Amino acid sequence: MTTKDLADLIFPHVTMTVDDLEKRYPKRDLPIGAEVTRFAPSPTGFLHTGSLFTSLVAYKVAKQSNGVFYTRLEDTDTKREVEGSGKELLDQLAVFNIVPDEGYYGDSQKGNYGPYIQSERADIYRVVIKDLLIKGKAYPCFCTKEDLDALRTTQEKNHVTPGYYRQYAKCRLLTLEEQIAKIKAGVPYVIRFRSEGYHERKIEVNDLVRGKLFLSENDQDIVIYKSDGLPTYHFAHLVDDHFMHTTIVSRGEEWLSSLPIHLELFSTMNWQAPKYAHLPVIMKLDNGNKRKLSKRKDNEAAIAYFLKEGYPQEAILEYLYTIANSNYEEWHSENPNLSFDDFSFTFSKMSQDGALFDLAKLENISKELLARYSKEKLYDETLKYAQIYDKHLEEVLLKDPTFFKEIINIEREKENPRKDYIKFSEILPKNLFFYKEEYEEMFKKGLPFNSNFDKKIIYDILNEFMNNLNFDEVDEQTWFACLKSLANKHHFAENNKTFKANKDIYIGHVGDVAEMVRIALTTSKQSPNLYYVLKVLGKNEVIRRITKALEVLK
RNA sequence: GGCCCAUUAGUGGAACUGGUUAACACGUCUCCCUCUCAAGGAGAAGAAUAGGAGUUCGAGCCUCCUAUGGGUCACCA
Repeated sequence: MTTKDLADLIFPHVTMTVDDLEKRYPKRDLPIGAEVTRFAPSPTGFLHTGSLFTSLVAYKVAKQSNGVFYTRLEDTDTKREVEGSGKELLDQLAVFNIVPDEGYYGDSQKGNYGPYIQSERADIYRVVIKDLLIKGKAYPCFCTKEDLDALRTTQEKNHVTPGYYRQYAKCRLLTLEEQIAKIKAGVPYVIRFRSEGYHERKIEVNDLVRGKLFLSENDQDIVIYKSDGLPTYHFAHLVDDHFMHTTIVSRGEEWLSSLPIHLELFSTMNWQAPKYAHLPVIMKLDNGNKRKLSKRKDNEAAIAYFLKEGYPQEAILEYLYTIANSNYEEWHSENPNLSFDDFSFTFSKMSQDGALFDLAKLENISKELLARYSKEKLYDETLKYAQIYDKHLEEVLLKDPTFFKEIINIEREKENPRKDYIKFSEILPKNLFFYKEEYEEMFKKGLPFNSNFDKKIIYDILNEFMNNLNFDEVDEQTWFACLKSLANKHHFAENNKTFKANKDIYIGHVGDVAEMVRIALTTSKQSPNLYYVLKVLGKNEVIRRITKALEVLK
């Protein structure tokens, strides 16, 4: 009996060899320095903020080195798989312009190193497992869940490191004859890797983010082939990243502790391991405690949440860049006209500690960004948002694009533009009063005129204002001068200072007068610059609204 | 619990291979400007770099201990 007999018994139909696979997946023809990176999600749900972060980094690294960024679907956990989530993941990535050069696209695959869906790669994994079996580096394990639980319990009781390794690895000790007999008898089994490592021994590893690290060798005989015929993550990582020729594996830091497993796997196969970058996990403050962004508890964990809220995708990416590289913000303020595509990312400038998700920062970035959009761009982007998330908004936008653009263009497209909006969803609510029907609704709720002033005075001022409308003919300065003289005529000071100095002469100041007009036109005490509000509304509408207000004041 | 990683103001974080008053940005507060708001301008507060010890002429940076936080110990990824 030889290991070959065992291997043939387990995989009678596998005739291909590792060498055949090497030929099928030859080295990539890429310039020196080009990195091959990947994003390899599991189809278990929505796109997590942390996953977007990881994939952004992988994408960026590949792009800036003229390399290849590809995607791979890690669907070996059939139990946790969520129908359709693979496609959703890729679609959301595409929203951020993170589009793979090859790999899994959600509903199709493209590239010479496929298949890019792990469940379709079962025969590839089997070739490598058979090879390990023949080399005696893997063996079948017949332990049941109960056996393993019992093992763990005694290990815990005896205070030894729990796990399946060395003398605790019962099935590792089985003879070939015993293994073959059990398999022939139909006893269910998995295949384990035969580790040669010692936990007491340290290995030096290099992580792109963390630098030199000393980790214990792996000594666990980990499962590489599950009873359902699919590999575990560790093994799939070995095979896929080898044959797809990944040069940098960037993944969440939760993988750091299994790095020794991966390294042992690579060295057993005599394959060159990729470079690794273990990225910090994005955290959140919860009752004073830092913790990982949780899919269940935190809205911010799902990138879809931000999209739905109306944060522009650019802002989200930019925010992620600020936590990815500490020098990003500085670079950005020095190069205000460049986009983050021009930024060069470096692993060494990445923080090693999990950043807290900082909503205020995101809001600030978003606000700055939206303020710099031209009216055309803001309209287009808002429309895109509305088409997916807000039908009512969409109607409003499509019904009168010009009007909407006029509204949002108030004090935009200049050196210091207004910064009113942090997300698309805020635009309409902040400008409702411009729309006739909405104005009517708001009007019904009453006009909040300052009760310190006599209704009669307000009436007279508004009336006179309405009868002398000139905003169409004059510039802002002149118009405002007229408002001042109107104020003055009614014993309101021309500015706050003179009012404060002469409270006995004046009943108020021009600001109070402006407020009257503002309330009549917008039903609110706050609005953008009045002059422009008048312009956007137009003479007829202004007259109509003031007339309505006058009715109330009678 | 074992092992691994981390720890600089509320947040993100800078500080070259140890070298004087610990950047900057967001946030907070104050004042100015302004017809309100959003901005803009000026300024302020806020950290003896988790605590302790050691090495050194000198430590945020090196070493050790402690504390705290995070990760990981599956036929999940």
